[in-house]
Amino acid sequence: MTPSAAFMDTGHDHDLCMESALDRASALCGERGVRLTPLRRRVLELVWVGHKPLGAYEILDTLKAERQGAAPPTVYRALDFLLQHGLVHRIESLNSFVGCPDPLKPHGGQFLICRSCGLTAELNDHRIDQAIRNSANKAGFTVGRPMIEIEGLCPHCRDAGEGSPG
Amino acid sequence: MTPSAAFMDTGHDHDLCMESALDRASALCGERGVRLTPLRRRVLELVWVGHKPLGAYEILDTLKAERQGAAPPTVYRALDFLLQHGLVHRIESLNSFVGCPDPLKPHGGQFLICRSCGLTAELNDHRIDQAIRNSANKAGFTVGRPMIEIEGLCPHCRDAGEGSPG
DNA sequence: GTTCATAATGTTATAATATAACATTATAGT
DNA sequence: ACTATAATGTTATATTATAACATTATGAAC
Ligand SMILES: [Zn+2]
Ligand SMILES: [Zn+2]
Ligand SMILES: [Zn+2]
Ligand SMILES: [Zn+2]
Repeated sequence: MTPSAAFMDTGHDHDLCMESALDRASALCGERGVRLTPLRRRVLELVWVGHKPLGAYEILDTLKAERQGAAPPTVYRALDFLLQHGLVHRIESLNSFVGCPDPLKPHGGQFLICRSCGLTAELNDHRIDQAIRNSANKAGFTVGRPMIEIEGLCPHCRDAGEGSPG
Repeated sequence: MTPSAAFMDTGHDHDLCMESALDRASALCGERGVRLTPLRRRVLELVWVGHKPLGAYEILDTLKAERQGAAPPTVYRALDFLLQHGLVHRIESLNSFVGCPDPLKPHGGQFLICRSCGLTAELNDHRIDQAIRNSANKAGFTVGRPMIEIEGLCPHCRDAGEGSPG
């Protein structure tokens, strides 16, 4: 299973998952001649701690415990850098940030977001993209970044019946 | 041309466009036994002033000039009501609100948003929806509300060349 | 290795968006 | 009119994000 295929199995090797994400980030920055500084790397690491989007101030809380004088700009600047290089995505509906498993090619995000547990999976379905481009073209619209955020229930929470009763 | 088909022609009869939106809202609220109070109606009207999403505080600025003591809760409560009844959509990427031309059947929004002029068009393309559901189903995900926000250039701004140089 | 330009981060303050909590007023049914 | 409920008023505050300027770190030129 590739990292971007669907929801991460709860039993997947997340240490490896994170490590490879950081390695990819390091390689990408090297190729582009930009610096993955310790701060930026740490913020990326924090975003990758789970497959759940993290708010800027949640990241900040952790940074504050580690660095003297961490403040909002500390984290927002690191996030801006990571966003610019496609290393993280912003989840607009949650004002939160999540690591991108495939930063090399630019793309708007296609996200499945569990309303119960917060787990998020990134899709990259060409057919969704194609359907969007077809429809946009008909309207005479030039597509820039399509952003898709689908709220719902992940397999685990669906099976646990967290959707019907609540 | 139906209201939800694509970008409104700059020459369309927007007075009629707004009036019919308000009439539909009035009818919908009547059928549901809920009250489209003067405040709620006015907020809906303001949202419909253009086909550009409007921020809560922009709405508030106008309300303040009309009502004594309008405050953030004034507008957010009205917007909550309108959102609940599908009369407006929230554009997550802009923290803004736009009128829905088809409030009767519940749907996540499919929006084309011009980065140059701000004009927004709501699609309701079943094929996009279907592509999303197919992909989500493969991931074992139960779809709630799919939200699609596509940044790009509207026909007018594309023709004016507002995308290439900037 | 010193100098310099630039990039990155630190620091303080504030802007922009949104909600909590409680008081008051309007509405609709009895 | 009385009452329960819904809607709005009012004040305060929470949450998210950026502006502006000072300081420090980095890497290239000499
Ligand atoms: Zn993982
Ligand atoms: Zn991605
Ligand atoms: Zn119109
Ligand atoms: Zn709509």
